[in-house]
Amino acid sequence: MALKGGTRARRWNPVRMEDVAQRAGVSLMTVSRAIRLPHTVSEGTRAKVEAARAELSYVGSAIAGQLAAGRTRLVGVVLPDLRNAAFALAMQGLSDTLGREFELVVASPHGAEEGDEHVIRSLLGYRPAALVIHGNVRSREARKILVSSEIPVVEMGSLLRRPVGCSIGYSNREAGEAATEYLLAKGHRTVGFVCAPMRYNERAKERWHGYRAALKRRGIAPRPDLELEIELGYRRGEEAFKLLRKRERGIDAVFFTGDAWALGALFYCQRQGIEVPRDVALMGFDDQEQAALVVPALTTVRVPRYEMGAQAGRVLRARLMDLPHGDTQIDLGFEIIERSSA
Amino acid sequence: MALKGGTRARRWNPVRMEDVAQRAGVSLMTVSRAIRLPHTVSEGTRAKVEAARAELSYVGSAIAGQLAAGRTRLVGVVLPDLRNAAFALAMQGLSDTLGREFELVVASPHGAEEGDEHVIRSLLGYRPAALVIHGNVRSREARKILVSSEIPVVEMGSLLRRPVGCSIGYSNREAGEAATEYLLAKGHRTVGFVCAPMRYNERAKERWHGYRAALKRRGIAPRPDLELEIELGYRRGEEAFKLLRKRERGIDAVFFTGDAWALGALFYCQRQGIEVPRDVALMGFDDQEQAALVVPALTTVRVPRYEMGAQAGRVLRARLMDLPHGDTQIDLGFEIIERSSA
DNA sequence: TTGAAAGCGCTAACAA
DNA sequence: TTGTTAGCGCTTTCAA
Repeated sequence: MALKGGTRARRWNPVRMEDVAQRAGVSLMTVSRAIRLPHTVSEGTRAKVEAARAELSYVGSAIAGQLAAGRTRLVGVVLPDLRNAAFALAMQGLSDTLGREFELVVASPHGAEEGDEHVIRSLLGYRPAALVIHGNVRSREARKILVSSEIPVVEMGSLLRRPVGCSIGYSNREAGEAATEYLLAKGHRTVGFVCAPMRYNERAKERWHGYRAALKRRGIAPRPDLELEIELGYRRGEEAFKLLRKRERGIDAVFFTGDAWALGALFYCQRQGIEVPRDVALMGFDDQEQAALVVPALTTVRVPRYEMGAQAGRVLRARLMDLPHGDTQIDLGFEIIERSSA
Repeated sequence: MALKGGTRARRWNPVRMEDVAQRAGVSLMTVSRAIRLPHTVSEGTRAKVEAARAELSYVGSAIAGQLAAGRTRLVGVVLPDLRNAAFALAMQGLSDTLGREFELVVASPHGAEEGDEHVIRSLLGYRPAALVIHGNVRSREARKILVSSEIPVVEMGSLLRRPVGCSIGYSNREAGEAATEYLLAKGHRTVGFVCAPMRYNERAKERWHGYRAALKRRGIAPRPDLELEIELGYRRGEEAFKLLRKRERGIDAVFFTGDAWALGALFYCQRQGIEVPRDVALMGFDDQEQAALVVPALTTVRVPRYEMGAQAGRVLRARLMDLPHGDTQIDLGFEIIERSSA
């Protein structure tokens, strides 16, 4: 600790705890206590330190503090895509329940081919107190480094058979099956299916399995030509819808595994005078706020977006504070919301 | 560096650089180099280190590394609200241009009354390499600690007269004025206005100033009873619209400073058989993807959401790498998108 | 209630 | 090309 004002360039905020200590006329350690454990220092000392802190606009270095303490107050969040409003809702739930004492470090793969391993490794470098993964851990290597990191991990969105840590969500397979069965029960027989590219998206794949299962139970032959994998978006929904109708004029219904696609198709029908659900039934997924307001109102599947994040936050708080915590699998369920489009 | 396997509890991932070094049969420093500056070590050494690293599943501590190096690879992001899709787009732009080498630490105020000061202070604790603030720095205290932190700061969304660092965006005032003038030029005289609560939202206030200015230039008396401040949302848009119509049966047009509100109102009109724009004209703000697809297509103001984030990323990259960088004020402009609703 | 010493896991500067 | 030494700015431990 020699050479305090040495030659080494002072990086960052030049105000250190030491400076506050000198100003307050106490030792560095007392400043540390006054800030983190105010009740362990005397009233007068606390006031002096607080005054010095304010005068110098001192902001402690979380980096240094957490390195010394051996634990951070960072929670890593892995998102498949920053743009998706559904993830944003879950983030809000997480942030709300985690509270002020944790910060969220958010990362998503740069480019579709980048594996989850890279993102997870980057986040683990910051030694987060916990990790929340929207979606599921795919690669074997990612699993391995997660397990050996020994921090609480929450996988969110799909209930998994073999989660790395805790799994919160609902069964995408059952949701897909229920939605398809809903359409079949209405008498539709030629039902299209639209989902995200399944290669990198376990949830999409699950919903597809559910869709196929529902067809099978009714003894309906699958139509691979009516199953589309595309990126999310309103326009994409319109395009997918047009393509499906081109491929099969007599299509009865389309199950879009995302409201944005379904709404895009619905708006297209509005413009073209295609009557929904008489000419073709449309089913969405997510129950976004607008789904209830469009004409005809969109029949869709409601999944607990905000609640997933909030539950994740609660589970992590409990784990991090060594409180007892419940299951490692939390099924929040889903709900078919019957409206007018199907 | 004594007591290596001492009594002190080993927190975090127990694998340290030292362990990799031993395994590879080289010094700690060589491992550090092999990882960060691969070209400065010999081929063989690099291979040995890489093998050891893989065997031990070593993930370096960014916390320790960055404390030692005196700079982090974190970029702090302040968002007014995690849910807002508009911010998500800007985040994506930021993430895309910043690239893999930086992580984003995202924070937003917990509760509407919490000042920006608290959020900014929390983020600065992590000594981020830079800070991106969506919106503007309000409090004097926040300004002060930002300035004294001496890191690059980007304020995004509104062009500011006196930004803390760099300001990227467009003039909300001019956008508000242009949109209103557009409606007035169409012959509308009784024009409602809907925005977010102005108390905590400088952008909303700016748009309102623009709205008032446009009225004034045309010699139209303002109607404070037709100016509403509400939270964003489709349903809220519908409610606001109903309220405005109740207050003034003869309302000609409504300028919603957010597409979600405008679309909510538009969907309501669809359901009620209110003809847009014949009965009443509707104007949005943001040009979300759906705006072009609904019936009638929504006339709105396009602002460069993604581009703002991307520009912020570019400016920061330049600053952080000491490259020359352009202006400290980047006006990305806005555009009135004329469609059918107004 | 306060302080001094040791060191968190790594990088920078310098030496070999 | 590799190794050694001295910290980064804090917290922990232990002593006063």
